[in-house]
Amino acid sequence: MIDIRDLREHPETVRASQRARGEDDSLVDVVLEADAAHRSQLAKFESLRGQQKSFGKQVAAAQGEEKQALLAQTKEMAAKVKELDRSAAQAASDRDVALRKIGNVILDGVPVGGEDDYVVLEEHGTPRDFTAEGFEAQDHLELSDRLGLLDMKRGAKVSGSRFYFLKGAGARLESGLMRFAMDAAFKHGFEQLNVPNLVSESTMVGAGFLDAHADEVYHLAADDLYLTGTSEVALAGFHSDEILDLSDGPKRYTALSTCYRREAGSHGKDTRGIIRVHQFQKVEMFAYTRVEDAVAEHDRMLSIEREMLDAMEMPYRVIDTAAGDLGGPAARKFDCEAWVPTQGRHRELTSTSNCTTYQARRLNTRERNTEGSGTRMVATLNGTLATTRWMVAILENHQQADGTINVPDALRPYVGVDKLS
RNA sequence: GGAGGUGUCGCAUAGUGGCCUAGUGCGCCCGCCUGCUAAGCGGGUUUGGGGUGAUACCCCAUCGAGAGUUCGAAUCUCUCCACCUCCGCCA
Repeated sequence: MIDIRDLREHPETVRASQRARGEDDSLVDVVLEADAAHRSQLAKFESLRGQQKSFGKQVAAAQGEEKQALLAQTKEMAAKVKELDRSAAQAASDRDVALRKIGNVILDGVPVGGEDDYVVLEEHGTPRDFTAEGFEAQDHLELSDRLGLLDMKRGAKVSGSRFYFLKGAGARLESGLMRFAMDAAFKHGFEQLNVPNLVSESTMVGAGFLDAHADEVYHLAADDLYLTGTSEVALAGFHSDEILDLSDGPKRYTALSTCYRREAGSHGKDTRGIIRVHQFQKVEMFAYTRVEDAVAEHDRMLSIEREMLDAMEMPYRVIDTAAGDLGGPAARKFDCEAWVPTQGRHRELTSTSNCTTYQARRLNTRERNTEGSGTRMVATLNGTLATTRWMVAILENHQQADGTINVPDALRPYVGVDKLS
């Protein structure tokens, strides 16, 4: 959630951010009203509570009849204190409910608008001209079928639609890609964490995945645990309720995890192959930084993602996501999208978000103030290094006329072969 | 799944209804003393919120979390969570 003090001091900034996202800017006034109500309730409670405490001391010191008289008075006061406490707590919760509905304040430069209003920042490489090469490009599923890399039928038999088996070289390609990504993260100073894939409700809420993404999340009712759709959840929860020491620079973590997503809202969309599935592998970067270092860290993550995509030797572009397409916690988001020949368009392979202090505030992750006393919120950032979906782009972009696949140089040591055939 | 135990400031510990405004030791910070270091001496040291724009000052909350009993709860009751010990189960 955003900082109530920022909202009090700069309500117009928050309103403008809400409008850029295409969301309700009147929420700001709802919060301001609820905040004023809470503060006045709190003041009433605190002053009466103060009186009650000093009365309590007199009661303790008094004897006999005097004590009985005081007791009669304080009894009434106790009921009133309890009532004021309750209404102050209610006012605080009303305020927080409204406050949580407001998305992070977008950063300067974020394009205004919705899903299609992104700005293309860079384009790399040129799509192959398969007609000129003398053959028609096959899609990743056809290629996989021919080479025995993927088994959708048996996936459906065992688990249902959008589940699959990767087989042989296909399985090796996936795990090789993941190990390549883990090594890249390690080289860039990210500490590897092997994380829980099941988390408690409080962690899921804290990471911000039970608001907008609630329908996407698998819930295990018998144990009241949630399957994570990304290791970001566990990585964000890792330092919850902690005061970090960032004097030596950002804390950087990476994790490989299996990701589980219900894909509830996407029936009929991307049903072919492994573009959109219920379960996949992902290597994620996550960083905790000082607020003033967040933009630089975001650029750093993006550059690591570009290095990864460059190593895959495929055409891709980088986009600056428009405000309306940002998740609630993100203040800015860059996606790298690879060219998918048979679809004639770019598909998202990585996504990196700067959440500034929004996620940290929910998770209560702070640092000591660099000057003076007290604490302040840290910034959190996340970014993708590789996912199973990358295989779609790798297979299609590196296919040969004979139906074989050239493995990108960088992956060869990890996959163990130069060519899938 | 069953039985028992534990949870107090960064760490260790004291605290069984009002003298707790949570004490003490260690650590840490500031200062004094000292030719240097160590030792010694004095002071400070949870976090969040409100008054309030303010380092100062005042107030409220905070003893794993929540609810309750009471005029009054670290202390009593209930629920939950985490950890420890033992038993059972474990594709």
